[in-house]
Amino acid sequence: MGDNPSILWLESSFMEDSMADTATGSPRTLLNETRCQTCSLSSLCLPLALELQDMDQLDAIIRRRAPLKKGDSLFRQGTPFTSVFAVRSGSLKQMTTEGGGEEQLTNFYLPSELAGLDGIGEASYPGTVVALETTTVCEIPFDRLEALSETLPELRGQLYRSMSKEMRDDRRMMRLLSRKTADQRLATFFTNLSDRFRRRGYSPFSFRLSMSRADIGNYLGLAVETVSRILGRFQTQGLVAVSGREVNILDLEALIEVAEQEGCR
Amino acid sequence: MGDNPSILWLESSFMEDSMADTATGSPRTLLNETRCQTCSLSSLCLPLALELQDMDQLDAIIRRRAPLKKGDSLFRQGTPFTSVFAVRSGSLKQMTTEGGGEEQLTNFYLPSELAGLDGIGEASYPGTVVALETTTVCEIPFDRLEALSETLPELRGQLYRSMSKEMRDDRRMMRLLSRKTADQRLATFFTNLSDRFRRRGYSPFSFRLSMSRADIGNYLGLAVETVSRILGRFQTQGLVAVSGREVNILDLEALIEVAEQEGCR
DNA sequence: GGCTTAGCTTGACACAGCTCAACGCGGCTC
DNA sequence: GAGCCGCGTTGAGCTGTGTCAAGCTAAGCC
Repeated sequence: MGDNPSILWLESSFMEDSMADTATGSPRTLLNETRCQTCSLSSLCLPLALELQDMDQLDAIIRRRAPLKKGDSLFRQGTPFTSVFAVRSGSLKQMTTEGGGEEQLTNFYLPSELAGLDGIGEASYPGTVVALETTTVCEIPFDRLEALSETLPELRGQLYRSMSKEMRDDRRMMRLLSRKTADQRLATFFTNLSDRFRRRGYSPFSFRLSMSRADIGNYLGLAVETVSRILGRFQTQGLVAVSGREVNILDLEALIEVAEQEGCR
Repeated sequence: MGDNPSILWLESSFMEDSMADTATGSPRTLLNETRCQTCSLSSLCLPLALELQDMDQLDAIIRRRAPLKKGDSLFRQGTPFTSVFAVRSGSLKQMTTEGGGEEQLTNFYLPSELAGLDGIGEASYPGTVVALETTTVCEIPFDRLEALSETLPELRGQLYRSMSKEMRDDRRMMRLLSRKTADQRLATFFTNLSDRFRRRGYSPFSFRLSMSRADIGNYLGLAVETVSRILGRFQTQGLVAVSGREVNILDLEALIEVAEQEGCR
């Protein structure tokens, strides 16, 4: 087997996009990438608790998509729901528009996370999901996933877990939006990102944001200017060093402190 | 069969609590109440798309709980997850505490709605659910529900639908919290309640709030004083007539208008 | 190089909604 | 009845954050 190409894929999201592009070329890598067994994300992603032979079955229904370029949409709000998508590399944002108004950014998806879960049981996707950078995903047709989960309780359990996790994340977000100050929101955002990177085997202290300040502001319910100002302040306070989209977390402890301080509003 | 006691149960939540209490006495009613076929909520609740004989199977696993009194908790954050609960009458609020801080109210549950879905796949409930008034619920042990859903695709589909609906509601809430003014939040809250009552066969114009101003404020991310002030303003504007917890919606059109007006922040 | 453009930062100011404080009202206990 | 308590209302002032406006930076492109 040699190198595991899926690791390259994962890393590519935080390195030059060109890397991902070159890697796409070979059919051999393409084959390997679609196999859950060789995927470095398998411990985080859907098939968590599956036996090897069950994983084969899952592999069989998963479709590999051509990489999305920055700005490409994976699916659009209102289009028929067919599949959920596991991010392999890169990152996505989910947006919803209500009543023709402006867009609300409701989620970011990093590698191993599942997009499209909120369309399950519905005729169409309730939001638009767009790539923030060159991004590869595994498409999992839901009808086939459901059929498979009929015989694989582990898989079903994992699906439930993924859905309820997203619900709990939403609750945390609601709490953030209704009770936290701008400082706390940004501190929470960074500690959360840091944690998600750490779980995926990356440095929790040094990473590149794939989203713009406007995206961050939209997501956190803040004006762009506020995001910018507070980032500046964090910098002078020695909490982080930010240069464009490059982030270095200098004092994670303090950042967590800010994120969680109580009764300050 | 005569009268359908489940209708009484439903109505009792908006009438004197004592009614609910007296109705509990008879074992015969108690039996009937647990049967989905005779339940007036069945078209809204989980078993939506089931055949009669499948519904029998569902009936068999559902446990009827003693009515909760106002302030009683259905389950507490951190206790082991075992069941989801369908509200039969009354109403519930869900709260989550994070890091020992103050509580965040994340949801209200009305008859036919399911509480506890966000614990699915987890070891413990991620929030505490408390009765806002005398409330009856159907307990649905999740392991048995899951076992049953293995053979009943319709049931499984309905479960997915319920979960993804809650996710979409959360998204709408996030939008409300991050983009809407206090006026819009309250208008949204009332139009939403009105709609939910209408769907359940009640007047969409006249109802009684089971939650306090503090609950509303907590839920909407507003100070109690703001809730009170804006309610007062709505009243002088002729949108609603509020007396304590009794609400009359005078101009639903205008209220919807306020709730949905764009770009006002 | 210079131009353009998107994204980001900084400053000045306004205001929505929070906080603090006082008060009113109904229900409860003694 | 008196006192108490939970809940709701109202007022006055303060402040965090949005808005508007201007300028900056870096990347892409000719």
